Amino acid sequence: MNFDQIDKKLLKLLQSDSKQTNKALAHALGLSVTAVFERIKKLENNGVIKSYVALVDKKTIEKTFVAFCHVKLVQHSQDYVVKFEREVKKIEEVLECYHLSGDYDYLLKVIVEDMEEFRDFMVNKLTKIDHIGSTHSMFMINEVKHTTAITI
Amino acid sequence: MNFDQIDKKLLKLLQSDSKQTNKALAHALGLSVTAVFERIKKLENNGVIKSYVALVDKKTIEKTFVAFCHVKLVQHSQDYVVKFEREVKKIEEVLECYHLSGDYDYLLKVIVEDMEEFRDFMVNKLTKIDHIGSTHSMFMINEVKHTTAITI
DNA sequence: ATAATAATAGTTTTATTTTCTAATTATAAT
DNA sequence: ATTATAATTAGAAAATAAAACTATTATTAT
Repeated sequence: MNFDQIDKKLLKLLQSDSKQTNKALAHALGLSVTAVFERIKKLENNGVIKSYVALVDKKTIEKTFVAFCHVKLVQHSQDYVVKFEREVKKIEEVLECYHLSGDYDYLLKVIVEDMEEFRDFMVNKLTKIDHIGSTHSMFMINEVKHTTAITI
Repeated sequence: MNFDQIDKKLLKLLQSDSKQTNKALAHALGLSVTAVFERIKKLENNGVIKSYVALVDKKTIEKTFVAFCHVKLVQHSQDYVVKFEREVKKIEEVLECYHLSGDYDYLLKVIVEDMEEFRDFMVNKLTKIDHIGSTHSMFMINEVKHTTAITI
């Protein structure tokens, strides 16, 4: 679909706070409540807005230990790739997993409580997956920026 | 705050879909609408729920080129670190930035339309920041997993 | 046991979302 | 330019949900 400036502004507003009422959005955009309503429905129906979610503060739930794991497979056969990806998706500590170009095959973002839990994740979950050649982990010292809002 | 099983289940539900009505949540949790309402308000007031946002599908807005950039500073003085972090926060292509242990200082997740835009990002935005020693970029071939929902 | 506190259910009020209809604006074809 | 068509918008009404309030039931501490 093609976006006009109002759509872009609307998406920006909804990406920063989806609990705003249509009335508030209408005021911010200089439109009527119905016009806003229709635009939002269109964005939802076209799959532009995937979902609405609550974001939870890591610190308040004691999950402050964030690690990035590079993972290399022993081989790059279709079979190994499919299996690895299927298994890694199931691990709840893995919030993100990307297949990457470069020295390593995958980059995982892992979130746990502490180093002990991370050890458990590595020993009992990640490396339990077959065909992993090597891993290399880095630990987060500080989260400088983290947003889910993409600039349209 | 301390969470009981109901709070955990409620957070899980809200992290996957925050547009569910309290009635639907009440049904899923076996509580009254008011009880759900009060629990949500408590989670909001205690800062457990940071915000509610709309998630936008990258593919529908043509921002499918994702890169991870490792950045090393020339020095690690307080001054350089503060300046770098302040500037990198301003760059809209940078969705995430982490200060990391290990060989490189920072890991950035960058989202743009294509390689041309990435080049522009590198030349005119990232490396315009002072005190950057070296960078190393990897490109996303495939997004295997990406969730904002943390298991409580 | 009893008072104090917290959590929950039900009811009412308020606000918001959704639907409907009509009017306006933009787009394309003649 | 003018008409036809589609898309977008506004306003009103209906439906639904959120929020506030009151009463009741558990829980905890003394």
